[in-house]
Amino acid sequence: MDNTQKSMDKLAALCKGRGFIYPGSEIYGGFANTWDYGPLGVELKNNIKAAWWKKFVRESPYNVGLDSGILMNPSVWQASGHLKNFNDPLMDCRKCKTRHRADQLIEAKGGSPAGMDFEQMGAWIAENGVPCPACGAKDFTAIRQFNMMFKTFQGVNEDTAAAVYLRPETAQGIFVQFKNVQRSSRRKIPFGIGQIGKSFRNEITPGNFIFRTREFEQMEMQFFCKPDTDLEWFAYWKEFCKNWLLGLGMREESLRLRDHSAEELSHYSKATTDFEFLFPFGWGELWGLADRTDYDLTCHQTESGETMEYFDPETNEKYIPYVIEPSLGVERVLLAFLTDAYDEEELSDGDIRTVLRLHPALAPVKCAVLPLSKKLGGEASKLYADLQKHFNADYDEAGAIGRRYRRQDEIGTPFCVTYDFDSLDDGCVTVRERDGMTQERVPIDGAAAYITERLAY
RNA sequence: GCGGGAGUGACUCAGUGGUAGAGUGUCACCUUGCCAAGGUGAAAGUCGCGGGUUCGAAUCCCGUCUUCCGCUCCA
Repeated sequence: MDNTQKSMDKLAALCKGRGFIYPGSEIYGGFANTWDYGPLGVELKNNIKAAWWKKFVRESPYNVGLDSGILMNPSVWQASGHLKNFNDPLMDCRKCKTRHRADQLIEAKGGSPAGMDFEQMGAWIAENGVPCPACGAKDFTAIRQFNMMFKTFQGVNEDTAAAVYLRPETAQGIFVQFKNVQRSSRRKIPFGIGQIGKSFRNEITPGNFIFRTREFEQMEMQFFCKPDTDLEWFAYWKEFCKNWLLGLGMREESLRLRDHSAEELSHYSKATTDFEFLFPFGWGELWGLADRTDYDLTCHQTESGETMEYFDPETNEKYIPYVIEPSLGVERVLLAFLTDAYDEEELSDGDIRTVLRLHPALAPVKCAVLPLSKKLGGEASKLYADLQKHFNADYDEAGAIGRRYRRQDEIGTPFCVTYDFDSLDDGCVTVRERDGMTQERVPIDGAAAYITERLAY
């Protein structure tokens, strides 16, 4: 089943029905593009974050972790360019109602919007008769400002309090703490700093379920290296990121890597590769890998007056390190894993069976204990309590056993342990795997180890 | 923000001026005992919200909110 044949609506319905993801503020009629993660969703999300942290921070010979604040000194955003660059000048065509970026229209017409304010841009467009790219009319609204940063106020009184911003990316927290982390962890370059945390962007058009939301969580690493080694490290991390995804069961045909052309590169980037995933709505960006050069550290050095230079004890050189940044959205990659895992099987009797083929390491529930009969509930719950010490398990004794298996298939549980009447005599249980009819008879006291072994990645 | 659809139990929907319904799901008990369909019963809806018309509004009118799909942006 191709991902584009899957339906986002069905996926969202399954997520809501089973407790992965609920629409936000639903009892008040909802709140656009906000989502809450239910009992299974939070497990899945935590598993994804843990898997990332394991490979990118804990097991890495180079990297360390950080958890920086969402609120920062506004000068950070001055230095990073967000106060300036997140102000897109937007105007609507009065005739066809489409929206356009004024600076892009000017560039397309051969002008240079650099240094112009909104009024000047509007005047330039009028003077040069720039038409609407959609319908050709020359009737635009005035340019309006959209700062994509959420603004709030520090202090109780809005009039006197200072404006602060919710961070639009986690990266700046890493740059700002670069020197502290390097010194206190006694790292030598090359090394990286990994961070998982929430960011906020006032996107004009969010949507596609959890693909683009205004509040989102990033898993980011800034990898600091010597200036002339950046492209080697860029290639290294590109491969590393790809292997991480494939190692967690992402299908190769759902993934493609696209290198940005020179024109497409951001102002701060020397090289960028987008990891794109085939979502039900088509290809969408999943992971951005960027060579940010020494842009950010240099900006902070200039703005703060603090040196960001690193002294290389091996060569006695001083330099501002180059940075390789792989930046991944948690919700986005969660949606990608869900999309890939989602499958519908048609059974011989015409029934549709929904299965989530999640990698065992990601599955929210690792194992469900299902007594064949309620009469076996007492013994089976003892096993459940034991398994729960090792990993997230589930227990269900209600209704037909077949229905209970299917329910677990639908939420991606890789193993079901069936406690039957023979278990009382032989001290064994049947471990049933999610896919196929694979079953194995395993001693009760060895069940936890048997399953744990199969959760590794 | 603009344009176009849509709001009735958890889900899918019926109900077009006169006592709010069905199927699925959920829960309880019984039954069965290894891959979703057995039996009995139960819980669950201010019909998005506010106002108007009317003897009477889920239904007609106005407003509003929310949501979905497009447009510009991004991890």
